[in-house]
Amino acid sequence: MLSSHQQARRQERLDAVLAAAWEIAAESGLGAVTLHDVARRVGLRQPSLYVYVSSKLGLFDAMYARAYGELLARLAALPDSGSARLRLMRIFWVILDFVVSQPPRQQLLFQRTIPGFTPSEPSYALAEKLVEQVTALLAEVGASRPEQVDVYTALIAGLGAQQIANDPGGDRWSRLLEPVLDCILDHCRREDLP
Amino acid sequence: MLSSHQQARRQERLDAVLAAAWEIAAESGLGAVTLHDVARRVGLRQPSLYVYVSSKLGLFDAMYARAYGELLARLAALPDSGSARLRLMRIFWVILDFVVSQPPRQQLLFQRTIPGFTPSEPSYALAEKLVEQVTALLAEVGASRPEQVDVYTALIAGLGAQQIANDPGGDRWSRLLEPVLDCILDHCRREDLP
DNA sequence: GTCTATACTAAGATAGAC
DNA sequence: GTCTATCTTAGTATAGAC
Repeated sequence: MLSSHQQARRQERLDAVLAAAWEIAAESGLGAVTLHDVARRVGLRQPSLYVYVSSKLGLFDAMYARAYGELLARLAALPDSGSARLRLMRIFWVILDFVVSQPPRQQLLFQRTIPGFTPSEPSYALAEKLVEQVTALLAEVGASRPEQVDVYTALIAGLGAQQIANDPGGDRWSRLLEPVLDCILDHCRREDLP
Repeated sequence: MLSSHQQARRQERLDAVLAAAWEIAAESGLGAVTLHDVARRVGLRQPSLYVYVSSKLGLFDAMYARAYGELLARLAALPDSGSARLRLMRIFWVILDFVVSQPPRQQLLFQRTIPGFTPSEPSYALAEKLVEQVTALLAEVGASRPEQVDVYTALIAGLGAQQIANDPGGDRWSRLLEPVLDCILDHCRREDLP
């Protein structure tokens, strides 16, 4: 049985490991993350990492969970004021900024690009929490059908993907979020979808 | 100087190499493509591939060019009949189907997920040809501003990305193409964008 | 919990014979 | 143009001492 002090130290170390891993991903891409490199950055030797993660895929899973945790925290920190539409816009903006400012997040959280990686159940539960939040707000603005929800997730995914792939560092696509969202909210109603 | 016969044989071989590479990508993902595996499938030893490609990145570049060639050929084969809107819809449908039916195409042609890969100039020219075709048709239906073009490319990218990531093999997002496109074409005009 | 040492695997690339 | 042989590099993972 671990003392709470030991647990805290362990958690601290793990946090440092995940921070280092995300740092490498931000600098050189998700594929550039290696256990050797992560270990070096936290002042450990590569085999010592196996105390904190069970394998390379285990590391990715922990990175996944950590990133979702951070995103959910940012959403929770948003003001609760304003119309549902305004709150929805804020949420979408935070999500878009989250992935555009660090593209590997988009790769790990929203795409299927790491061979062999699937989030564990507890990690995936965080993803579902995000969907629930967005779905609830969309219902408030009158987009309650699943097909409507899918349109909005595709919109965010598409703006993010294009921004990252074709104008990294710029805002050519991200700045379209507000006007396009307004237009779709105003004009694409339930009866327009199959 | 090569005889045309020799050139033809060489081209045939190269085609087989690229077909094998795309086959591996379709089966196991773009990251699973290795020179050893490609060579094995075409009945060669790995070092012999260097006669046909200059390096691993050179292989990716050739795969990129070949895939764009195939996509452009499919578009060229589309009927020229019907309204501009109908022709636009056909083009978008072909592009969406092209990537959704083989996700690694999306990864190589439209995302930036291979570390170190950038298409060579002649290969990139093929990508520009595609953009030109789409842009021309969009102008015909009244979407002539660059910002409008960006909205449509984001729409296709987003539907494709979500379809691949969250409903592989299904049509939950791809079937939204027609209704959403109709809605945006009808309601999101030039004056709605920044 | 961290270390050293090492096994294991696998990839890209080059040299030189045929 | 294809081969065999080999270099070089690099990664994940495990064993066992401290």
